[in-house]
Amino acid sequence: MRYLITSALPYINGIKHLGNLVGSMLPADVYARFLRQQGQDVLYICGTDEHGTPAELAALEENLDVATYCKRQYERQADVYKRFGLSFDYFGRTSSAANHELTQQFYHQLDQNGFIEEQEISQIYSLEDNRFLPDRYVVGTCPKCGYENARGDQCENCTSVLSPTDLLDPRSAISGSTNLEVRTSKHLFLRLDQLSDEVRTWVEQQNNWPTLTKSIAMKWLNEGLQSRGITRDLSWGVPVPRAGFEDKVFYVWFDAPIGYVAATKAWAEQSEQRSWLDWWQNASDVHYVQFMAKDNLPFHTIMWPAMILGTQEPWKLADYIKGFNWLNYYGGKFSTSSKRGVFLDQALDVLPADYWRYTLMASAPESADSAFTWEQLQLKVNKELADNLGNFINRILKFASARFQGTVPAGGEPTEAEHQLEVTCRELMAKIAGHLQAMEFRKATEALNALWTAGNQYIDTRAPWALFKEDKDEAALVIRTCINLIRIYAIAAMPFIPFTAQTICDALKLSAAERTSSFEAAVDFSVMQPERSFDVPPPLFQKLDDDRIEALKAQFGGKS
RNA sequence: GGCUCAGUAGCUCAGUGGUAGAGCAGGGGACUCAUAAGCCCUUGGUCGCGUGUUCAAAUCACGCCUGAGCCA
Repeated sequence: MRYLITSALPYINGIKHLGNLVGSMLPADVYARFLRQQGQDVLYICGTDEHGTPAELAALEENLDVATYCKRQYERQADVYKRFGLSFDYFGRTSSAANHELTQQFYHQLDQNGFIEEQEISQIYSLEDNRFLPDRYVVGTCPKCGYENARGDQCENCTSVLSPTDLLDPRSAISGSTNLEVRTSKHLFLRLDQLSDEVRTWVEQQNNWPTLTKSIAMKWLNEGLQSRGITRDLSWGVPVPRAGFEDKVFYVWFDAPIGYVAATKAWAEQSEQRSWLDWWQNASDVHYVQFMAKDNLPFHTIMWPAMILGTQEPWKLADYIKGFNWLNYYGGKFSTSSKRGVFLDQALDVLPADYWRYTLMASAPESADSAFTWEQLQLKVNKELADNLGNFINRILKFASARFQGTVPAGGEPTEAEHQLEVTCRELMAKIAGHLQAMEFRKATEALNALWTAGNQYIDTRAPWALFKEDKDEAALVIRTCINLIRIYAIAAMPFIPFTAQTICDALKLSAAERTSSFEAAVDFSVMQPERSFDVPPPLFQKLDDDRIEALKAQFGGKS
């Protein structure tokens, strides 16, 4: 079995926030890292979603052409994800040549099978700008609340959903011109209504999907699918290969999911050993898992499957779709457009990636919306990372270094206590692996924390500081056991806190083979043999005191 | 207006028919190797409200209240 993993493509307009990370890329990364550790063949694909009106508007604001703007934002995003330890096998772009080509192929196939139709629609045309003004390109007065800067798709003041022709006193967002008129124009529509039965059949087969995923899919199906526009009057995007559509491009939601396939193609082109089609067509040995926040579920449970089914080609459909709820920030949502919450570059400026990775996974919004608070972060970092994990490693290595000359001590034979510890470790490692396999991330961190507690319970029962005075061999056995336990901790923690796990492995001077282990094989107390040397690293986690938390809250506007 | 989800200990949340759970906070204790960390014990809830189904309801049904979100 091979595993194909994708996380929803982050949109190009600026650095993403913690809410984007926790709902798609981070859990996908933890899952991918876990599976690789288990020896599975994994391909983790992601990339930026670059087309559409918001990208054009953002570029305009910065006085850049769209392509330059996107390239810059792509590089910034890729850099931040790398610093967060996201282990994409490939991070692509929907503006790539491969995606243009594949999108047009999908279109041709859908058209050939009769699932594309032309419709005339009315749109606002700007005589001064010499172009149609879709969605956000029109601003005007909201007919509901009177707000003067409402956008063509939505009023930001009263949140009403609008269409551009609803606006009073409409004007162009580009030039400010009010010299506008309504013109009719032809657009292409995808016949979702005709594909509905096929999609429904597929959705109904998915008995193991999370409730959230399935209920959103069924809701759309039950409300009835309608033809959906797949073209726009823009220049930034994939050109529409059809007579009379020379000035139009495909709408962003049409080409975005194809970006998963295109990125795989780009990945394969890096080496002759790789095949992209092998992952996407007739791939019955591939288990495909998608990660996303709930706003993306309709696209991935309905539209994208409809596109695939409509091609009548053997493209891979998702086997499992892991949906996440919202991570709230002090009572409201994180928001890119209103710059609310903590953005990823800022997050890394104030704390190391592992602090965020662990805290976010421990409070992932899996069953319901959940809240990010600085107090929660403080609790997780201080109690779980610093006290439970970090302090254990510190107390063992310091003790070993001070009493046993800085090498793994020899002597003693395992007793019932050591046997019990091993049994406990096996149980907990199996539990963590089980939760990760099932993508239950909060439960996985709880079990991980229980594993860390087991060491503290063991050392407290055995009290090597007391044994040292009576029976040095027995104390040596306990410390040797604990040093081996530290290796097990590192292996268990790798998917969650990869940077720290590596620091621990380095401190133990583990070989590449010794730090590469499945969860099952990791429970081995004979790796760190007597006489081996190790380093005593400084404390792995720095605690966050109340003053620091107050300062962070003040800096990021978290209200008390 | 329609729909969806949620309402369980001070806080954050598990728990989907069979005698109320975890972590943190609070209280007590023993220990001292360690970033006063860790370990043991412990206080605390008529599971939003009401009615119904059932031998049995936090769990199912209906209504209501509150909150959040989505849609028109």
